[in-house]
Amino acid sequence: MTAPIRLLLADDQALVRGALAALLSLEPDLTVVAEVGRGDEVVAEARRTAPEVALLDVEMPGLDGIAATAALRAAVPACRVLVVTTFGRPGYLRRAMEAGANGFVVKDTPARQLADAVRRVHAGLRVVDPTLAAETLAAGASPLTERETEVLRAARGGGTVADLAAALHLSEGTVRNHLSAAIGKTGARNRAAAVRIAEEHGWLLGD
Amino acid sequence: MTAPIRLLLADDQALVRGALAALLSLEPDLTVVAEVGRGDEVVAEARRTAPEVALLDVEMPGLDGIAATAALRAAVPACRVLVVTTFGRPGYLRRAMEAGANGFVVKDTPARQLADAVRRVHAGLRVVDPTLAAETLAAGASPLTERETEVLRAARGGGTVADLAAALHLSEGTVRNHLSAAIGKTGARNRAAAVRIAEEHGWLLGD
DNA sequence: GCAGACGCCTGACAAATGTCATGGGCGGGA
DNA sequence: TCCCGCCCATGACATTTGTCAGGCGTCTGC
Repeated sequence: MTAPIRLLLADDQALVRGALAALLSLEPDLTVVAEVGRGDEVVAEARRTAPEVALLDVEMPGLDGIAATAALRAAVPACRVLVVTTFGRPGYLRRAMEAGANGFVVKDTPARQLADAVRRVHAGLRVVDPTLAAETLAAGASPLTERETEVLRAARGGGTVADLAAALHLSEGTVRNHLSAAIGKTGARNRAAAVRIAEEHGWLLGD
Repeated sequence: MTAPIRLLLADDQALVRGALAALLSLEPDLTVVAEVGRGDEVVAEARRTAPEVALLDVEMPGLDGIAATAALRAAVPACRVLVVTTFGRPGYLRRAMEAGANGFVVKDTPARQLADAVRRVHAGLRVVDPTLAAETLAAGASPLTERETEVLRAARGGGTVADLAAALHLSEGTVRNHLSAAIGKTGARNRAAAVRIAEEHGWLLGD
């Protein structure tokens, strides 16, 4: 018989992490060799335990799952990455693939399909949620420029223009211009809506 | 031997739901008899399967976990409720307890403690995350009046004052007054920040 | 070399937002 | 009963926000 596939799990919610471990451990051909709760612990743990497939959540403290994917692929090329996320934001999929992920699954998918996704990724196949893939193609990349993204990201906290200007070392007028452009591009009617829309599209990732 | 404890799981994320089922099924004295993905399916499913303990997530489509708790306690009093949630919002705990929940656990807690929490709840004990309990006492109830809450909730979408006024059948001036009061009470500096703060405290719950 | 896109800034203007004072109606508690 | 808090509303005001038109420098690709 062949040895079971070695897995690393990364999810900030201990309960979910443990539950996924239980779920995957039911499969005789899978074994969980490492669990971490922070994105910035992924690489070190992968170096130590040499997993063959890593399941990474996107929402994690320290380092988000996309950045962790890139770091892991660079540091431990032998380890394939399956990104698992709560939100089917079209932008997440694109960013994850660009970062070198081998698969992308949303937490809405039935539990029994997860083990299969792991096996597929381990076998070198790409696994992508088909409905999400269509959305991504339709939605395209972010229309926002780097600066606009930055300003919008800073605006999430709900500060005034003066706050943003101070935080970003820009003039207030410039901040207003970038915000105005972002509002126009997102089709929103004000800053708050623009932030929400950009967030829903996954355009604000990667602090 | 005694019969295993019958469980109902409610969580909108199929993967998490399935994983929790796998985790809890590892315990010989527990058995999952029902799974639902929407808050408004909880009562019907509980009537059908007569679980002894229901694990309800707070974030669910149809009906949130708090409202589902109240409905379930009213419809099937024999079934105890353990609320499981992603966010340790102080307000959630208070609201859950008021709705008749027997326990409250955040998804950060270690996986192995979940089964114990289920057993405790089944035995008639109250289970509460201790750190969260302290926070709740410190934070107290929402300082917002009913109308202020309503207005703030409507403001989440990012509409203008005119939009909110139309949606709530109020004059624009009144909406502005309520918003101003909410901004003052939350200590925020504008509408967006007030919404964020109120949300983080769990003050905006209830559709 | 030049056009275009981007970033950065200015200044000005209209619109939206937040604040305040004020007043009337309603209900619950001292 | 009277007071207080909440709700609803008005009108006026200062501030903030969003928009527009410009100008300047840099980089990139034709």
